[in-house]
Amino acid sequence: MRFTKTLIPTLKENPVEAHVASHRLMLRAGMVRQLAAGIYTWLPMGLRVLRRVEAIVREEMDAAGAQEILMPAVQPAELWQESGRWDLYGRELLRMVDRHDRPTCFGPTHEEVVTDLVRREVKSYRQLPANFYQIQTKFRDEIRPRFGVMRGREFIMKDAYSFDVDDAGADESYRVMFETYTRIFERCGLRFRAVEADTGSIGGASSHEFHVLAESGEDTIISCDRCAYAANLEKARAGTSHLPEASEASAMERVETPNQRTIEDVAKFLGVAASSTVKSLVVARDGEPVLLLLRGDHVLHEVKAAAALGGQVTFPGPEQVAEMTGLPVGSMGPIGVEIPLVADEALRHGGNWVCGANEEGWHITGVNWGRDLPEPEFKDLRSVSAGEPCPHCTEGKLTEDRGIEVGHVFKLGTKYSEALGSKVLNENGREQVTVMGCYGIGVSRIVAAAIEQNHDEGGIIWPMALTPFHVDLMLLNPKDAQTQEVAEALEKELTGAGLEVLMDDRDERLGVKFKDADLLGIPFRVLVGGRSLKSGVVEIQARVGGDKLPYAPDKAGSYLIDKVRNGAVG
RNA sequence: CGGGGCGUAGCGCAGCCUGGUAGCGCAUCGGUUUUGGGAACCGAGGGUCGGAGGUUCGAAUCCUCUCGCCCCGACCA
Repeated sequence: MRFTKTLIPTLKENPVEAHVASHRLMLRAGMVRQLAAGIYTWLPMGLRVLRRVEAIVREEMDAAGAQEILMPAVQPAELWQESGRWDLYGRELLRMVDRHDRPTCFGPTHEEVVTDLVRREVKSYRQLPANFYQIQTKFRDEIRPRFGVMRGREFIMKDAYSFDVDDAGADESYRVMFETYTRIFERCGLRFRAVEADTGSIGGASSHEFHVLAESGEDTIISCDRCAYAANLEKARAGTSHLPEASEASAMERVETPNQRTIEDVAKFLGVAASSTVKSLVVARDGEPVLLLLRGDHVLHEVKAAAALGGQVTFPGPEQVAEMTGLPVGSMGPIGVEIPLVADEALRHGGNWVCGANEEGWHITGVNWGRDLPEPEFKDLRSVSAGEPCPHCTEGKLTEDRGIEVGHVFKLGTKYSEALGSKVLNENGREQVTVMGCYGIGVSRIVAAAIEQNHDEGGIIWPMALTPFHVDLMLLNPKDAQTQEVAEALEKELTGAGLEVLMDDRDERLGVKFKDADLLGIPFRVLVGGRSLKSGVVEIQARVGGDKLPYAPDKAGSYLIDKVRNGAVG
């Protein structure tokens, strides 16, 4: 492809709105342009990369036995009403009305549509298992789109849905997808990790997210430094940290703690560890207060708390808490309150806790569950942090990384098949609700994630599998007949071998071409012309760490073909 | 939605406070000289100053409303 015949509007300067490397570089390399908040046009350079990701995804999905289909982007409200999500899915769902006043939406996901298809067309267990997938544009009206295509409102997603006759089959479908995803991300040349994840509004029994490891990632992922345990912070647990042998339960005692408001203050004042204290927090569930109890040295995780409590959970500020409960915010405690209690799991172990006395300036020591107040309900409410023990193995410590979620696999169970009535007859002629799984990959997000992981000062460094071109063929002087002849012959040889070649035939100074080559991140560049051509050679240079090496034009082709086929970037 | 910031040429910005009819760098087009890591010079094109209303003899500049974009938070497969 000729540079002069292609729209590759590279930018020298950094666009102000771009704050992360991938966004900045995608704009500078002329891959995308923004049309509106979170909505982008893909230009030739960007689209080529997108197509490569799609191709890998398609090959692996097909190899895993999934069937490609293409569902509508625009969906009738009825289906969503049937599943109950029309009311549950917030403003993120882009709703519209057609000319006949029919409520409609732009699909953010396709459980309803695919389940509708299957309930109509699949009637027998003999047709199962089946896995349908599509690569398609989704729209989610995100509150705050950011980081370019990393978190756009309109984006490209591969979504797949498996249907099985029973749980065992569904587990197997899930396992196959898990392995397929691992292969896909490996082929994309990404450093990633699969982690246990929260199921969020999609629902279902269990799920794993696939995260590309990058500083700019929006998620925190926790993993064990010894075993295979890894989880999103939203889901991560820690092993029980070592506590001193529970001494005998001491008597409950009211102690004065004047002007001691924070946990640290109180612990220090009373000469106990923060981990021996209990902090009390009020949240609202469906507008009603609930008192949450956490160990003094632990931090509430709002997503976990919301999941644990159920209902609509909000986190009121101090004034609202005082208003709702009438309790003194600095000295709240679980004793003698009328509000429902939910305690973090970590409070199961140990005793003789220090709690607020519900009276300004007073705390209570020696508090024990069951004796001094009814045993509360225990749930996982807190954030774990790096350095805590692993919940699975005894030796490991937890570590923390940032990740970009590029894939998510769910065991859905019968949530949608039940609601929409997807049933098949089993071998005994009995009706059976299908068991579903769903599996997403953020195709456009992978492009950004790959750049986050592979760039330097000068620009992008494409992994061989995703690069828009394999070779940047730079003509030092595109008007020179000999240069043209050599370059065209080389281009023909490379393309003939299946390589993609960008011929930089612009009438620009060499420096400009080099700077753009760095920016575009094409793995190999070949310089044709000038003094090297006079001495009968062309110069080959890798995007990273390579000197310019002279090759006879008839040797250059086979060298490059070999390098590219071996997937070597450099 | 709450808090903050910004809208002036394709990109990055100045001008606004203190009103007098728009400028700089890069990019673009033409020319000359150049040509091995973002060339130099000469010339040219390109702006409803986000939009609407108001104040004023006069508004990019002051006032009101509005739209868009960005950042922080809440939200999120």
